[in-house]
Amino acid sequence: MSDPTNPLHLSLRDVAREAGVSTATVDRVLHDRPGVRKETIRRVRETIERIGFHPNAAAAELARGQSHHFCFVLPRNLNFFMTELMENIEKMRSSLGARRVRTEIVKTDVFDPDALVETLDGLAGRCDGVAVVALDHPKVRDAIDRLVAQDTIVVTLVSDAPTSRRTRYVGIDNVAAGRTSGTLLGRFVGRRTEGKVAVVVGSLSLRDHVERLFGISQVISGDFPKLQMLPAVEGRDNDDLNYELTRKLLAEHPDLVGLYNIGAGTAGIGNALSESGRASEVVFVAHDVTPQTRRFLEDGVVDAVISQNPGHEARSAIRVLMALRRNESIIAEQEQIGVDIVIKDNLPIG
Amino acid sequence: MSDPTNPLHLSLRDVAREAGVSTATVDRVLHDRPGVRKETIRRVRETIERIGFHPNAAAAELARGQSHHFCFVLPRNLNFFMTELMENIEKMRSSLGARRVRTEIVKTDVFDPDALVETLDGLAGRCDGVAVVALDHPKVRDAIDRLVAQDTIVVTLVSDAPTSRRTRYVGIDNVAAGRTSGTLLGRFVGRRTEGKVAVVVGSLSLRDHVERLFGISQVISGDFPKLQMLPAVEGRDNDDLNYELTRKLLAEHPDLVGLYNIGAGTAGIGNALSESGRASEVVFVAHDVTPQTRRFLEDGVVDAVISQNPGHEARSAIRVLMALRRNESIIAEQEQIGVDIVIKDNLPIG
DNA sequence: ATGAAAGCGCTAACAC
DNA sequence: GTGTTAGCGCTTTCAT
Repeated sequence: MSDPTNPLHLSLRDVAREAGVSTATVDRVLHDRPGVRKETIRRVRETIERIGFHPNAAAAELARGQSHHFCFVLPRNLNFFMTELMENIEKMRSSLGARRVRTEIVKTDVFDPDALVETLDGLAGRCDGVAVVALDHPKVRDAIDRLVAQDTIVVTLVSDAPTSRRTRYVGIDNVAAGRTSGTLLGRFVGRRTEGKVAVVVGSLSLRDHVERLFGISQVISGDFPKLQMLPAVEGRDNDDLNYELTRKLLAEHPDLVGLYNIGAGTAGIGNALSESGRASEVVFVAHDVTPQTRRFLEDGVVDAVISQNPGHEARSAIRVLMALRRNESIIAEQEQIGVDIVIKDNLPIG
Repeated sequence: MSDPTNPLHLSLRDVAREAGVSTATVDRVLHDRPGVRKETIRRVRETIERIGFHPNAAAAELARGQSHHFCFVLPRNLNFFMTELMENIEKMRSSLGARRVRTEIVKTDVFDPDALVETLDGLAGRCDGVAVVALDHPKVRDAIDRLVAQDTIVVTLVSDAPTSRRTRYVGIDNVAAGRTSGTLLGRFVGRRTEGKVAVVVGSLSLRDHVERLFGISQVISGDFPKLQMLPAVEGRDNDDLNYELTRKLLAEHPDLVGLYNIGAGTAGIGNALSESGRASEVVFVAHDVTPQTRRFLEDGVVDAVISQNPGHEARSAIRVLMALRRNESIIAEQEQIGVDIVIKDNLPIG
């Protein structure tokens, strides 16, 4: 498949020759660089159009010879989801190396604003781009803005700081996630059934948890008048604590028909529910596909899982950082992270 | 971010110098090409390892200077999904041009084995790779095998021909899709409710439709004993026909509680259901996110949509074809097309 | 079995 | 404003 008349094989030189200029000038026009007469620009553009020239990305990348260093700021205590995210970043190392991109993973306590700020400040000048699992807090926002001011590209990952100057957020819409859980839970319970719905959150000071809670509250109160939301309980994403909280909820509310775990620690809740013998009466919606939630789905303890694909998020973050650094365009649709609904029948293999 | 001691900037020459050989030899070792002594291979490998060399993908691509021509064989009559698929392929044209990849879209009657076979045969020698919306038919299978025998890479897209020698199938597991619909439909109807479930297929001679039917049948009969599946009716993916069929179903079965449209033509069914005034009593599950199904979801006529993302499928097909032609590795997880569940709350924007 | 050297198509520094 | 040219790091052909 190599053919000299093939338009795929046109080069800058062909354009230069046809337009009666040098390759340098074509290059200038191609990248809107200054120092070319309007008339020359027009002529070159016309030639490019006419002969159907497309610049070769590989040649440009090679000639530019630039490299990038991206830092991923992840929580120090990795839960299953974060571990997967990290493994996906690591898996890309070699293919990224071939593109002269180096990734570094920096762990910190993302739940402590001061620690996170210190980590972010320490990154200044050390890398071209940062993907950070953010905490929506004024101090963190300022630290992000400081990085951006120093010409570091920042994207927030999984958890956003919307008021900061981060260029982009790579993660799901958590209100939509909460609403989705609400509708599934309500529909699975059934419109004709009365009862209570309990929500377990990790912490009410985490933006994503609060947004999910907001989402489910909207839907339950708006669309399911026969269901009554109990006040959310905080389980700090901890299995043991969640276990106890769930036992208590089950004991205190014989009319409990729905359970939504907004954060991690699904094992604790699932075990308590399972042991109570009420797993089939209580609709349980949780987050993220993990070995635990897989088993619970298969056993009918968990009825649906809301998930965001860590592999997709890792790849998206990298693509976005690279595109931003290289002034390439972003395929919005591709980088849009969806709220995935997973039930036992559409569990991804693996 | 440019630093000579940076391991990202090591080149073949560095390896060659360190190992005391020429760059040509390093290249031979790198690609397991013949003509190098065992001992030399060992030494070069050791050096690569030791200094941590990673070949530069852009330089390799440029030096190889190869280009590819891929053909997409799509149905002549494009429904919304196929149109989206096609538009996504077209949208990638310019970025693919930069990578010396040309895509051609060939339309044919994919439902007529002979026409499809003729189209496929006509592609022999004309392109390096083919992505075909296949029909699972012996003649088509043979045509695919003929292409493969002539060194053309073939992937099936959206609709598979599993017995053929296609290298890969880019699309969803349709049995899983059917099962997913079954569980959602059954759960939305409610375990305590008795009634009938109707299924509309496009055609019982299409493998994907049959597989989806199989999936839902399994689940309904296995998990929802109070539901009774009616024999599937064929609506040829046609709105008008589906409209009439649905009116008839609704009239004949006052105890109809569930409706599953396996193919296209959801508008016809939705309109009939809507007009009957029974939309809120009958759970309706359909396929694919289209402007129609969006509206139906928002209006509560359709309760859930099972979907495969056409953009994802188009990109995946291209990535797979490119990787296969260039002997690059494939990220299995990334190319795995998921069965997406869409309800009104997690509708993607757009 | 191994090496020398000419590109691949673009970029950027420098010259005019 | 515009042109010249030396690379970027790999592949490939042709010597040896």
